[in-house]
Amino acid sequence: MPKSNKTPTINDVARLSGVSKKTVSRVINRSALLSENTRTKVEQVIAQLGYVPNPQARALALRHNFLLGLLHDNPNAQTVLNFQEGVLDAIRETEFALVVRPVDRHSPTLLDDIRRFLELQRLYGVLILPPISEDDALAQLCLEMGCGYVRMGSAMLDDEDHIVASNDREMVSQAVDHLVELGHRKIALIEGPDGFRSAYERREGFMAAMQAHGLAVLPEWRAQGTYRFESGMAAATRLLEAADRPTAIFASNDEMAAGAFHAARLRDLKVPDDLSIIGFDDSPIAAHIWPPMTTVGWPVREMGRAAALKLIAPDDPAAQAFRFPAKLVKRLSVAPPRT
Amino acid sequence: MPKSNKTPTINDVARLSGVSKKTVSRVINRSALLSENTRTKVEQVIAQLGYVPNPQARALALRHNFLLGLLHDNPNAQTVLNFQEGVLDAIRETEFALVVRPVDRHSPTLLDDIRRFLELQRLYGVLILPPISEDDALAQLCLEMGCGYVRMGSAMLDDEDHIVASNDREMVSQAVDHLVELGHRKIALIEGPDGFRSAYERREGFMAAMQAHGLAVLPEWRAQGTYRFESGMAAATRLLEAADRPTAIFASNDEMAAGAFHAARLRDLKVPDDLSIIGFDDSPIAAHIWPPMTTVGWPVREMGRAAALKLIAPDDPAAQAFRFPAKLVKRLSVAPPRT
DNA sequence: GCGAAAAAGGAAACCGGTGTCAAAATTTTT
DNA sequence: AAAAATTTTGACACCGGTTTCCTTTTTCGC
Repeated sequence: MPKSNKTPTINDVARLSGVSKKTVSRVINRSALLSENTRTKVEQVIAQLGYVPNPQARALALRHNFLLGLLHDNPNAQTVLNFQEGVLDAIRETEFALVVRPVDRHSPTLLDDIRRFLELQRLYGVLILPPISEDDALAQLCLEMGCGYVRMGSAMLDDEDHIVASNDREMVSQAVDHLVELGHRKIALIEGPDGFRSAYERREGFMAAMQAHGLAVLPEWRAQGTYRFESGMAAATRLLEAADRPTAIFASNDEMAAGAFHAARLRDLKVPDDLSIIGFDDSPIAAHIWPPMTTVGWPVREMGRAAALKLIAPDDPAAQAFRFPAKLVKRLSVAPPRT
Repeated sequence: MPKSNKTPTINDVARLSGVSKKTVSRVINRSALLSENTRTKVEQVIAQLGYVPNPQARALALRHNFLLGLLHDNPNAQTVLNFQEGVLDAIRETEFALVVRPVDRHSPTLLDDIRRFLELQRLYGVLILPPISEDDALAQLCLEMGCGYVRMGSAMLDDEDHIVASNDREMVSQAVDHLVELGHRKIALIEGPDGFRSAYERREGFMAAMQAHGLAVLPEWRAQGTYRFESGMAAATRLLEAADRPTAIFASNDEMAAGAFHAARLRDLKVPDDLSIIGFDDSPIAAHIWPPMTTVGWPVREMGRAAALKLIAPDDPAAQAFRFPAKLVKRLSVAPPRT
């Protein structure tokens, strides 16, 4: 009998089932070279004892931990949290755990910090959220350190095994189509900051869609923001001062779009009657301002789940997905233009 | 010479400095029983090699990991993320890492799930966010499992070493004072759901403050919500139908307050001219709706830092704090009532 | 029924630290 | 100067798994 009231170890299992440690280890790891007979015998004892292998001991022997890391430097809390939930969906019944690591992408020692972190924690793999997911040097670092990684991105920054991507270009073009169908011709763009791939993708998607409809985009219908609320406000203010005022604005994210709402109100323009606005992200703010915002949403949680599965269970069917469809969430910030 | 290009182990350090493993271990752990002489010698070798103790090996030997856990089931993403940032502030230069565990407080197996989690990961300690921080059985469980814990709460749910608390009652009374000073007499309350300590504290604070001012709270000036946007809208709608309509509303959180904005708009009441609204939490939504919302904010990040320090460095002065002042963030949703 | 090949299982070392306890070195006491 | 007390250090087992390598058992062809 193993001493009770202590968590059972592999030794207890071995003793009780009359085999060696190694054999128990084989059962745990589903080694092929095992007779049905002993396997079931050991499995019974395991079940009876409620034995669970100690991850710390395995970590030591295997030279890697049963930890997934989440690297982010994200302005959007809801996205980060939804992604976390998705990862948890994937690892809930496993021995894995999720460690988070907010980083500062402007830090000059970013890469060194992350190297030290990976070295110390010996993570099984890391999940990298935008915008730092766009840093190829970081992916390279993971490779060097023998640490798996999956990036989340707004385009195919990497091969299928290393990315969960939305298709921002296509989604933006859906948004533009929607506006054009309603009769808008003068559509302005608030684009995101340089250096963000998502900003680039959304801008390109916007310009391509406008061109496809044969619509011009005057220079004064373009403004740039930082993805923050205030910058959206400032950008929209400029756009609304254009001699030929646009009837609709597409903003590269919801926060800036919310800023645009604000700017419109300051000029006594009613949304959507005088100005239609579409955002991007479907963050909580989109549903909670007035009027509720039409926006483009993407399945962050599913992406988190798939990303985690790519690392811990690459053969799972759900781990195969790498491109995720976003969808237009129609609410009340868009209407036909006044003629 | 240790084989280079491999991360050095304690053995390399021991060999190179001509002492035993155990002595190196003593240096690492700042054991008192060590001569200055050998200490500096070993420290030199450590620095030269860039040696860092392997947390996995220590975890195995010490029976606990160098991991802090964050348990939450939180409707407010920004709070969770800010708290995470605070924890990271505390552990950044240490060997600790933060593992997150979203849970479902309605799950019947909640406690068992958490027990298994603690058992498996052998965490050094856990940080528990509201509302599950209000569950005494959970704290009890941590104690049993030999796992440190710190709760975050809206009241002193536990002793100083185990809590970082805001003082919701007092803060609510500041909010009420503010309204009364401006001339409001008919102030309504949207309270949070039963079972949340914060809802209780805020309600009690509200009632006490009103009483202190000698103001009545008619039954039709009280409504209950679920802390969600829609519930706030519904609650406010009811309040605004009261025969004697209130001139101001205090909502127990920002989301519900935002719902109240919405409800006011539907009845063509202008905020703040026709109706003043104060929220609670200072979440991003408060700054991003129109008009920007006056609300009560608390220093979540600092609380996260202090909570982590209570576990990993209880002697740090910053770990002593347990009661955190919130403050009224005055924006534009409050004005004197129309007479 | 026998020998060879293949399958199954075990002993011992190892991963990189920490705990115990006794030995060695140093200091203090007599 | 020797004995006692104290401080400093090391040998070795241990945490709970995995890996290596070798032995035993089974299977199968002839």
